[in-house]
Amino acid sequence: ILGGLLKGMEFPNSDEFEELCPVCGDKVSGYHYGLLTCESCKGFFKRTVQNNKRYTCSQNQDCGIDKTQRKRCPYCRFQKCLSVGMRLEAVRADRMRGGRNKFGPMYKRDRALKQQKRALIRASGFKLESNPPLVPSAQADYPFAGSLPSLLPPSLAPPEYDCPPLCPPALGVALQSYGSFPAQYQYTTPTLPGRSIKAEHPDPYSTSPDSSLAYPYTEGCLPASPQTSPMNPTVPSLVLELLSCEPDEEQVRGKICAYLQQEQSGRGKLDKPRPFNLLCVMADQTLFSIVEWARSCIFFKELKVGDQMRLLHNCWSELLLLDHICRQVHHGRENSLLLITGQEVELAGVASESGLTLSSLVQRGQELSHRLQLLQVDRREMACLKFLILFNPNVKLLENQAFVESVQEQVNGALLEYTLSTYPQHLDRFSQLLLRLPELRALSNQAEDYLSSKHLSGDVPCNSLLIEMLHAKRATAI
DNA sequence: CTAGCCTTGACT
DNA sequence: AGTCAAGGCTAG
Repeated sequence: ILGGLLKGMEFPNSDEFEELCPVCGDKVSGYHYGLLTCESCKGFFKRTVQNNKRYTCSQNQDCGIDKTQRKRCPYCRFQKCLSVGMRLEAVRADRMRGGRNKFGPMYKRDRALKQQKRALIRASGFKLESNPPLVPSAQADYPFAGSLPSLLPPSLAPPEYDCPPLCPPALGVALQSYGSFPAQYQYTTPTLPGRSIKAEHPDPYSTSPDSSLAYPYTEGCLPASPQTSPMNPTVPSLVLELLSCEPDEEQVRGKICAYLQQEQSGRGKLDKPRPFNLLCVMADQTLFSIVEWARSCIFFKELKVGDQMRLLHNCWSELLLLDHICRQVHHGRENSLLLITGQEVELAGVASESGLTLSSLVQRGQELSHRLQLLQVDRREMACLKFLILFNPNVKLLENQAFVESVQEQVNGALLEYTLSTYPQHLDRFSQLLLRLPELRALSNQAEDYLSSKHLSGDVPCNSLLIEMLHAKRATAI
């Protein structure tokens, strides 16, 4: 495996040999008439279509076509051209030279997919050996095209928020550590969505929105944590890496419980804290632990504090919510909530004691938990989702947006590869997971709104990270 | 006819 | 100015 990795890194083009002409197996010279073919089949296809040639087969119309035999039966050669997907429409009736045609964007997507595929293979350290040299399905098989509507969650994202002019104190202090500039990252060019293509024929490849170009995941990181089981070759190293960033749940719980106890003993014995207040303090403390987690995370610690704050301001509520939901998924009980302190709260009680808004929020949270539970989302996937939420390249005014984008793509790729190899019977698992993100976002926004209204009516403790985060977002949101 | 190399020109 | 898939040209 290591050898393969090293090889893949030293000779990035070593897998170029996969690029064989799907018609005859000769060397590919580029995209021609819809797909990668060799120069001779390009010329043959052009001559045939331009001059409206009609051939006949002297055999049984099933002649094998390869580099040495391709001249023997033009009939079967042309049939093969058509069957592998060469496009008649790409031959110009007016013989206009130069320029680009409507296939341009398709070629671009295809390249992106191939690059991603290579990166995934390289990242996991194994090669696909199922392709015999003469099975030329290089472009016919898009391994991900069918099952994945998109590699990125649909961005029904609400308006993005900018960093407030003045950075609030608590988070800034919490983040006070200056990491080094990212040592290495691949700058990638995002493809432009929504290009209008004048197409007289529907484009079969445009069913999925553009995914961004992939990245090569290089081994610039820490070794995988030893606690993550025997080295399973099907688990991408990046996934193991992200998992190893996960905090120790018990430790976090202990810390928060200790804090709550201390706080409770600090106040008078007579004024028992209102349950909602307690929840706020709990959320606040959880937020601290989330920031602490982020700070020590691979990739995140490479960012400058400014960008760290922008990212956290953007997604704190989603992370908080995901943390809560993750706990419910593992708790696995329909009619009670498990709090971070380990306490259980009956849902019936929540419904009766809290207002309509809060109980509907809780209810929606339960629905989301339930969906993730049905998926049986595992800890590795959960770790990936956290990163996908944190590294949101849509956050405005990022100093190092390219890096954030690159991380997003790397984690996307790793998660995709992990789900495909670990749950091969569940092809749309990856998209099912990603589809939960917009739902999470929507719910967290509602929760923010709710918190905001409670804050205005003076029902939330003021000097908290929670409120700071809330303000940081609202300050610039119009 | 074949297939390698050349010229074009919209798009980046 | 560079890219790269169209069409063009021409030995073999």
